[in-house]
Amino acid sequence: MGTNRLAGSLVRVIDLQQLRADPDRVRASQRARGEDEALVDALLEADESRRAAVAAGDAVRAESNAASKEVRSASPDDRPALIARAKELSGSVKQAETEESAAEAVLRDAHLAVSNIIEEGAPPGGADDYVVLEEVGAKPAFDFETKDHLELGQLLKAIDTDRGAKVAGARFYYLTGVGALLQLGLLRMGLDQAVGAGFTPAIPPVLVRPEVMEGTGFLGQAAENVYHLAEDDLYLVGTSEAPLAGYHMDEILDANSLPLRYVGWSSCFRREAGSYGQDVRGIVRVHQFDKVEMFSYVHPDEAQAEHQRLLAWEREMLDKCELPYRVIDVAAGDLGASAARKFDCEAWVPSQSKYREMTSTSNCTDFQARRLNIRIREERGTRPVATLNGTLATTRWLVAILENHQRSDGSVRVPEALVPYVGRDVLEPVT
RNA sequence: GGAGGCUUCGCCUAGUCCGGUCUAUGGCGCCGCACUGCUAAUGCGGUUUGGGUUAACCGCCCAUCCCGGGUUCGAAUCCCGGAGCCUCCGCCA
Repeated sequence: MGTNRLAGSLVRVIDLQQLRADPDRVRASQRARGEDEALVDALLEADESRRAAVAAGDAVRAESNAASKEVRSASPDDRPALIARAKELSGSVKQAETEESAAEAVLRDAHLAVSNIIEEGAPPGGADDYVVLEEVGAKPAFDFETKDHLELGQLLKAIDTDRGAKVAGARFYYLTGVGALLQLGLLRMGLDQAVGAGFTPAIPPVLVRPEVMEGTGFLGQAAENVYHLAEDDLYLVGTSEAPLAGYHMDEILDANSLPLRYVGWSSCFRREAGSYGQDVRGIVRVHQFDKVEMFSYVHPDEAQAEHQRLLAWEREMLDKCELPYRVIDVAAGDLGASAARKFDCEAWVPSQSKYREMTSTSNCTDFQARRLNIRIREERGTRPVATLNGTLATTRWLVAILENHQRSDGSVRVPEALVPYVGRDVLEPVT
């Protein structure tokens, strides 16, 4: 299959016609994100320059094409003069094309610099300005001295961070014994739930090409958290969202086939640059973890409804794990470049007396689809699809499960729904 | 690591040797119309994508035969570089 590589094709991250019609909306979005709204004007200007350059190029090419055609049908006497003229025009074409490609490069960079347009209704502000939509379940009341997940994990011989550090360094760990069983069971339960809801299960590559990473929106401000294998120019994915978005790259999908829903199971890798000193204990923040992730391709008009569905499926998982949690509407300034809106579910972590992120669902609208060139055919031409993603389960969930379901003797009750997946109803300390 | 083959408009495919008439062939699929009591079958027509022009349409212009560069008045076609896929050999699981 022939593919249009991001670097070579004209990227249209934002619908230019829409932008020309209503630049203020995009400016307002940039402002809400705390990003530079002058980037919008730079984009408009780059668009103008490129259009002018292309129009000039088209005119010269038309002339040059006509001249070449004349050469073919000319009599031997006329030929030399016509060839000389055509040669001259050919030179002009080359010059015009140099200007065109320069203008296109500028436009491409201008495009890539602008983040997705914030969905109406997203809370204004930064990281601390999220809005709590709902709190679900009662926080556990313990009548004994509680342990944190690492102590519990060590008692159960489920988590071994010492040997993880010995072998791979800080923020690496081994899951052993019931720890390994618990994680596999949890992920499998998530996978089964999604499959039951009609998702296609997928175990994707965890190394992807630059254009997939770029197209998914991870090489912007998030780039420092991405592992790069320079030798092969491949990136280790931080989430299966990347390979699942790339799955339909450069394809025109049948509109009737939507929604296309995939549930990915993969290891995920994050450098965690800039988070030194945060969450250094245990497995809350690690370089490698496993995740089951939902990913949907839907018609753009369906995106908001799908977003709610993804959120509902996440909540179903949390309910089955019997975890107390809250749902937050993430503020505009705290959204990743690709997200127009994001809802997180945060479970209660007793040892920290805090809610911590367990799931995150983003509506990326057509942002990723434009970069990855994923379209549907409509009556009049093609149109980018909308993509959305949402977490079903991760290694971090073990933290919440161990801590919330611990008992005074250091054993941990397995939530009922998980019992068949883990093969036991209690995790017992190993002496 | 070494050698060879391949990549064409949704899918398959002709064309590439020997440059212009390729404004890209045919089939499948899809869309429309006709015919039939409905469906099927059949017949006719349409169907790459992006940009520009237009209020919109029709039409027209430009680009597009994996990507980039080169040769040439002119490149799907010739040359160079790159990517991807496949096969075989070697090496290692």
